[in-house]
Amino acid sequence: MNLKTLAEELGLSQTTVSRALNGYPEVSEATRRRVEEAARRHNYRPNSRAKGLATGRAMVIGQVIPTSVQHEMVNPIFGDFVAGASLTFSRFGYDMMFTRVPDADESAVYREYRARGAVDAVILQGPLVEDQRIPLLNQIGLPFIVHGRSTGITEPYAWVDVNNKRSFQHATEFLIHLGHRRIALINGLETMDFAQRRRAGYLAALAEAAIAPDPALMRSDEMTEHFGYSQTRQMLAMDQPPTAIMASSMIAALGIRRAIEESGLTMGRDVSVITHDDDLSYLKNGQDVPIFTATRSSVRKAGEVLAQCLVDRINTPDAPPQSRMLEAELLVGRSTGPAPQRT
Amino acid sequence: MNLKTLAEELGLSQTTVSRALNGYPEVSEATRRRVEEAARRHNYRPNSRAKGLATGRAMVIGQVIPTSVQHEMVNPIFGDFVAGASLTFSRFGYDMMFTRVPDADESAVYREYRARGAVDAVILQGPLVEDQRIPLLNQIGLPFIVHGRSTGITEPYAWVDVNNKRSFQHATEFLIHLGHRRIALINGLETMDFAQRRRAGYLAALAEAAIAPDPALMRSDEMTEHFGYSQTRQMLAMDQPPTAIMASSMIAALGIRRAIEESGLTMGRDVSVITHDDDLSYLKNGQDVPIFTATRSSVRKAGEVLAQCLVDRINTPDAPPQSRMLEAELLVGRSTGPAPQRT
DNA sequence: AATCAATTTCAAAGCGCTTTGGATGACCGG
DNA sequence: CCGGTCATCCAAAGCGCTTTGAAATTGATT
Repeated sequence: MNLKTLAEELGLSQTTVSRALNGYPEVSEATRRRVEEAARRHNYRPNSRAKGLATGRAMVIGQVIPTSVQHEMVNPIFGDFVAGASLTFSRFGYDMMFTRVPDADESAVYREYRARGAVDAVILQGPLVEDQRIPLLNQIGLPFIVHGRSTGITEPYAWVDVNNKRSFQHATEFLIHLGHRRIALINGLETMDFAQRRRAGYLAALAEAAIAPDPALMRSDEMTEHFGYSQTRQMLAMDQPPTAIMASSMIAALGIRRAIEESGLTMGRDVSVITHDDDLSYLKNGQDVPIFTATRSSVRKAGEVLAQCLVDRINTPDAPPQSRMLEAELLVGRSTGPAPQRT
Repeated sequence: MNLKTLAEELGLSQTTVSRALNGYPEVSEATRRRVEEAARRHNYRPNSRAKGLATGRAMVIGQVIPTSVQHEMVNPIFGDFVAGASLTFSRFGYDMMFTRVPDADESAVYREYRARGAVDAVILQGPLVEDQRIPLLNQIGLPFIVHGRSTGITEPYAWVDVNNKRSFQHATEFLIHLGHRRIALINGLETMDFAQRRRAGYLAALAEAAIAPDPALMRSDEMTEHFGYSQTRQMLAMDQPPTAIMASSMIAALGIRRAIEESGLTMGRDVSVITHDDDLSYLKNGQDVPIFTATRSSVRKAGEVLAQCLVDRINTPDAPPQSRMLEAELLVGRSTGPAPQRT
């Protein structure tokens, strides 16, 4: 069933049918109802490509699948983020499209998106410090929004981000108030902007309390379970092991816990742990009482908010880029406690 | 830059340029080279929608985002599966498109996909026992492939699945050989087909060894860390606790390990654990030695294979549906050991 | 009854591509 | 020099929709 046959069956022109369906005022209520009824009866939907061709809009949002170079790792937040964003997008009639390519080809994908007119806008994930994709997208003229921010990029761009610095600063302060002085940081790759900011927050809290940061207590890499485990094992074997650990992800925190327990220690008593928690649907931080004390911020909600911002941006392309800062809440669970007395 | 201007610039007709670019034989090598060079210079790409409209193909694969009803949970394998599938699809010029809707509306999405001509085919995730989406898609006439299978559906359909029954049977036999008699099963929701099959494998192994299955040792629900934890706590508190546990997911297994260790027991000595491992990129089962003994099968590879099958299916729509069975390997790690002596 | 404005409808152009059904030359043997 | 065959290339139709500009109809006003 297409417009033409539908119009013929109704004895109307394609123009009128199209207008009736798209809510234009120049069609009588009676006709509109008649058309809508017939459309429903035949389960008529305008062909996406024809409509797109005529309107010049794809009604598709593109996203390059974020995979890290080192371990070919797919970001674990991917599913939940998409679930959030997708919900908002579909309300506005947008579909989401994904492309995965070797990292080096990412800019080629954006150029191709643009040349093919395949998408109306893109979402940029996992921004680095001074991420060159931002100037590139601006130059290409492809509307976009960043999930996160990029330190060092001065040109304007839209973003949605968690206040990583503040949340890590507060969390570190919380540990300091509990008496901890040797606080470790198990962070993501510090080429990533978020990791940079979290470290800044951590350092700010230490500085405020006049605690000299110890480079031996600051680790950063891809946030796997194994990374959390191995770094914790190493640090707990030091002469002056940390009494508390800040972690950048729940998955790493699971490894941290494993290392603590395998060392015969108890998390929350011998070693305190605070982790950032993206509130992933498949990795809930405890059902009743949170297992980990955490800086929590739902990445699914971030997806919803970001999608809304991007839709706005598409609709008013000349407005200056709007951004949204999300605050993480500090959730006190059972992984933190007063610093153990020095022996 | 579009076909028309490109053709004008070259002093050729659109026909010739189009043919040159699409590899048709009726254009001289010299012309073809000239055209290709110009296209590269201008970074010309045919407009997706115009091309789709003319060819009648969308070059898009659709997928409804699998979210479970209960916990609004996004399947943790989503990211890795997509990463795998997307790699293959992009080689063939297909994009992947996702739609997320409340579960009840899923069939409406398929009808809409079809009516709008939005996609050439869809991927069906997380099939249930007797999954009614399969007859629906067949009836709608939307090409599809299932990631998994659906017991009770007799009509033909294409699928790619892991041999869940066999892998769980082998793994259970392995535990039995180690002397375990009280073996628990912490399974996914048993409305899911894969969970059904895994249980069948588990039961077959018990039956073979003449061990009566104990309903108190068989648990099934959404596979979260917390579920693994809570069920294990419960079972370890029983009069006759299990000495071994089969788990359906790494994430649940992490909870199982936590419960074992919090109970003051040691995994691999007091309680053995075997889990299914989808080989997720962000949840590697140990870097060097596997932490868990596991039935391993890369879901990313499954995505690649499935994508290839679906492309074949699109290209030869009249051929009978082809399917692929993947075998999981039993990977022996440090979570299993001989059954402890009865005390 | 004539005029005008508002309402309702329509024919046709256009979006950018593919593809059908020729047309144009070049080349060849006779 | 002529008809036939190839190798090249082209004009135009068509994919299914939106939208422009105009026409037909209606109702109100003079």
